[in-house]
Amino acid sequence: MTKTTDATAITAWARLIRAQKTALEGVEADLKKDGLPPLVWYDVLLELERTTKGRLRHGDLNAELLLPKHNLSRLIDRMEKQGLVNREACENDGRGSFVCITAKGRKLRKEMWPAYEAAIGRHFASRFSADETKVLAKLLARI
Amino acid sequence: MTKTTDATAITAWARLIRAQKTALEGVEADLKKDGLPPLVWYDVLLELERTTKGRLRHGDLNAELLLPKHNLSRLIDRMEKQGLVNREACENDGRGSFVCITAKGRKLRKEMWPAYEAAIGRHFASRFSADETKVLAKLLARI
DNA sequence: TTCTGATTGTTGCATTTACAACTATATAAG
DNA sequence: CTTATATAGTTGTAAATGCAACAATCAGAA
Repeated sequence: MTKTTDATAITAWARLIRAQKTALEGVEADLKKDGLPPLVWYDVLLELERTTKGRLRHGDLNAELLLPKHNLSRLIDRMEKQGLVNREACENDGRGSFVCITAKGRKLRKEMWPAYEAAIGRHFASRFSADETKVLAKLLARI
Repeated sequence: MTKTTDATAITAWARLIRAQKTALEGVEADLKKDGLPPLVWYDVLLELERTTKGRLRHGDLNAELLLPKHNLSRLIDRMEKQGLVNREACENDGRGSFVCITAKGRKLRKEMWPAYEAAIGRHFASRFSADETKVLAKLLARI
């Protein structure tokens, strides 16, 4: 542990920022090229689908996605407008509401996956060996 | 190399997205807390300062920063309004223009650095050993 | 009960970003 | 020279994001 952050660390930082930006933009562009919605939509649908009831409290969804709450609120607005999710009142908490995935939402998530997986391959996974992805995953989990 | 992108790779991908987002938000928040402008401003100033003449063609700056051109155009507007950079006509190409760093711009970059360095330490570098940062830097360079 | 303070989610407004169309200049071909 | 095509950077407009204020509800204390 040196007093100041050392040069290698700064390099690693810069590369983290740049690598993620590059890869993410590539993936988003591929999705768009296929006429598919942005990645967050997939994330929302996936988190909902993972639950047994296909629904999550707004706040829990928030925690998963690392989005500011007001932002998620409007994202759900847009997705609801497309019929992918809908809101349900919360029985035991009058303030809150559930976000529920619809059949259409499940269908879209399923349709997005092949394109998404291929894009991850192209822009990210193809650059690394199996061991390397393991190392990356392990290290990045620290943040 | 498997036919489809394998599970470890997907995990690594998800962690890359999340780690960068978390760390970057942390650093941005720290800068803001200190009353400093966002990170891109630092990046612009640094790229300009690195050149011998303290100036770069709009397009070259673009290539360094990975920003869409229209976006950079307006970023420079804002920074120019703050007196950190200014535009100069390009002698041998009437279409183009240089972005030049001002004394005030150099001063700001210098002021930002300690806060930025400390933030990188807190949100990123402190999580890894020297060897680990080296590995990370090497792997992330592939993207 | 009633007051106080915390929590849940939404909304108004300003800033930033994205997309596409546009101006101006350059470069090359006929 | 004239036309066509490409390149550099800007701008209009719509969408998304961030921030702060807000209403509604809950939970606990007096």
